[in-house]
Amino acid sequence: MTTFPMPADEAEARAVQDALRTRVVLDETGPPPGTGHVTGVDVAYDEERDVVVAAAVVLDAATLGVVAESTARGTVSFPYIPGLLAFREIPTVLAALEALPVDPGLVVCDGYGLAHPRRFGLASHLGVLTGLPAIGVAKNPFTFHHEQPGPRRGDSSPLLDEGEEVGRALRTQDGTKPVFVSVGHRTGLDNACAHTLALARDFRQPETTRRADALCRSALREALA
DNA sequence: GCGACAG
DNA sequence: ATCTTGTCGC
Repeated sequence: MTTFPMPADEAEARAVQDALRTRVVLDETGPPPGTGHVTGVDVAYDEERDVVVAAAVVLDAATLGVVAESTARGTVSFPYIPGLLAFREIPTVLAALEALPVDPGLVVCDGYGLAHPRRFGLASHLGVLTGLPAIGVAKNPFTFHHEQPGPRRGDSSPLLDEGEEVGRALRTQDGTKPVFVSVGHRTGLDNACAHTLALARDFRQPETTRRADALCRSALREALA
C-alpha cells in the first residue's frame, strides 16, 4: 500500500509539488481511446463528521460498461486550498485504486493536471505516484483563460496561462458548456481530448467521472448511516 | 490590500 | 465539495 506523506502546511505542500513535478512524463502519447480500461476517480466529503470516501470505477473503454469498482474511507487530512487540491483528495483515492482487482488503465481525474499554477495538479500528482497514465477533466476554467469553442460536440479552444497552452476547453455535447481537459502524466493533449470525447458519448461529463461521482456519494451516505 | 480561485 | 424544491426544456 502506498503511503502518502501529508505536508504540515502550505509552504511544505508547494515544495512537494515542486519536487515531484520533475517526474511527470510528457513524451508519451498514452493508450489509444476505445481500447483497454479507463478508470474514473472521485471523492465525497462530510466535513462535520470528518469522513472522506473515494471511489474508483473501471470501465471497458470500448463499451463504457463497468468492469470493476472500489471505494475507500478516510479522514479529512488537508483543507481545500486552490492549487493544493491533490493533498486533500489523493490519500483516499490511492487506497481506492489499490483495492481494484484489475489494472486501471488510463485514470481520469475530476480536476486538472498540467493546467496548474506550478504545472502539477491532481492528475499529474496521481499519475506520478501510481505510474499510471492520467488526465484531468475539470468543470471550471480555474484561473485560466480561453475563447469560447465552437458550438458543436468536438469543438475546442486552447486553455491559456499567460499565452501558454496548458489544456483545452472541449465541447462534449452540442449546446452545453465545455469541459476543461489537461494532461496529467504519460499522455498527450490530443489523446486526452480524444479520450474525453469518447467517454462523454452521452453526457457533458465523461462516463468515468459520472460513475465515480455517483459511487462515492452513495458510499458516503452508507458510511454515515 | 483586493479579487480570483480545480474540488 | 456542500447547503437544497421546484421548475423550464427536450
